[in-house]
Amino acid sequence: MPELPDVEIFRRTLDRHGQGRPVRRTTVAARDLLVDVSPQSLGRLLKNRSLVETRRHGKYLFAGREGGDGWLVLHFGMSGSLEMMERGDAPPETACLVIAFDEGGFAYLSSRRLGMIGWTADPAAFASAHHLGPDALAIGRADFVAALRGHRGAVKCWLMDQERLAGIGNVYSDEILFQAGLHPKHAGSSLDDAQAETIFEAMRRVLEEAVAAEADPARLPDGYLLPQRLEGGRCPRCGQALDTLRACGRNAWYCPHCQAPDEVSG
DNA sequence: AGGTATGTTAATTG
DNA sequence: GCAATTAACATACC
Repeated sequence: MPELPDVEIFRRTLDRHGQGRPVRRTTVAARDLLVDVSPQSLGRLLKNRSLVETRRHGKYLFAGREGGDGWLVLHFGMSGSLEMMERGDAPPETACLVIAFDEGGFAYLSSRRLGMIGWTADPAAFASAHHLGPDALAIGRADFVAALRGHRGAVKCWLMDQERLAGIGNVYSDEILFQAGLHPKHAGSSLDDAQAETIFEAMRRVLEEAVAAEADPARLPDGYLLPQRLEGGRCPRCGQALDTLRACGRNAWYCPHCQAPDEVSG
C-alpha cells in the first residue's frame, strides 16, 4: 500500500485529527523499527506536546511538535499504515507505535514490520541525509524531463529510484507507464521530449487522482490498470491479457498491446 | 514447502 | 561511474 498517495492520505488524516491534542502516552511495541531514538526518549520528546504540522517527502511522513523544534518521522515499509483511534479503541494487534491523546490517538500499524520510526530536527535535512530525490509532486516538468532523458536504463527503474524521484513504488510506476502507453523497459535516454513529457503528465494525473480516490483502488477512475493488476487481469483499454516482466528486482504488470516496446529503438 | 508481496539498503555483477 | 540484480530484513498468504 504505502506509496506517495497512501502516505499523503495518512498525512491528511493525521493533520485533520491530531491538531492541538497534547500527547499523553507513547507506546512502542516494535522496538526494532526505532532508528536513532529509544522508546524512552521518544516518549519524552512527545510528552504533553501537540503535533501541529505535518509534512511528506516521498514515502516519508513527518509530524512536527509545537515549537517546530522536532519531528516524528514515519516510513511505512511494505505493509504499514496509520490509523486514528477513538476513545476506548484498543490498538490493533499489528500496532508498532501508539500515540495517545487525552481521548483517542493514533497508531502506526505494520504486519511485516519493514518500516522505520525516527525523530529529526528538520525534515529537509532528514530527506537530504537519506539521499531522497525531489518529491514526485514537487518536481517541475523541465527538471523531470532532463533527468529522465539522462537515464540510460529502464524508465520504470528510474521512476522507482527514491534517490532520483521520491514517492513512486512498484504499483504506481506500473500505473503511470500504462497511462503513458510506454513499455516499462523503455530506456529513458531513448525517449524524446514529448514522450518524457507524457510520462510527467501521466505521473501527476495518476498521483493526484489516486490521492483524490483516497488511495483506494476501487475508487480510481475507469481505465486504470491497478484494479486489474493481478493474475488473470485484462487491459482496461483493449481487453488483452496483462503480462508481467522483471525489472529492477520487481514484478512489473503491463499491457503487451498498449505498451508495446518501441520497435525502432528496440 | 516454497514462492510472492505496495519497502530500503548493501554488496555484487556487467 | 552507472545500472541492474541479488540477498537480507520480518511477516502473511497462497
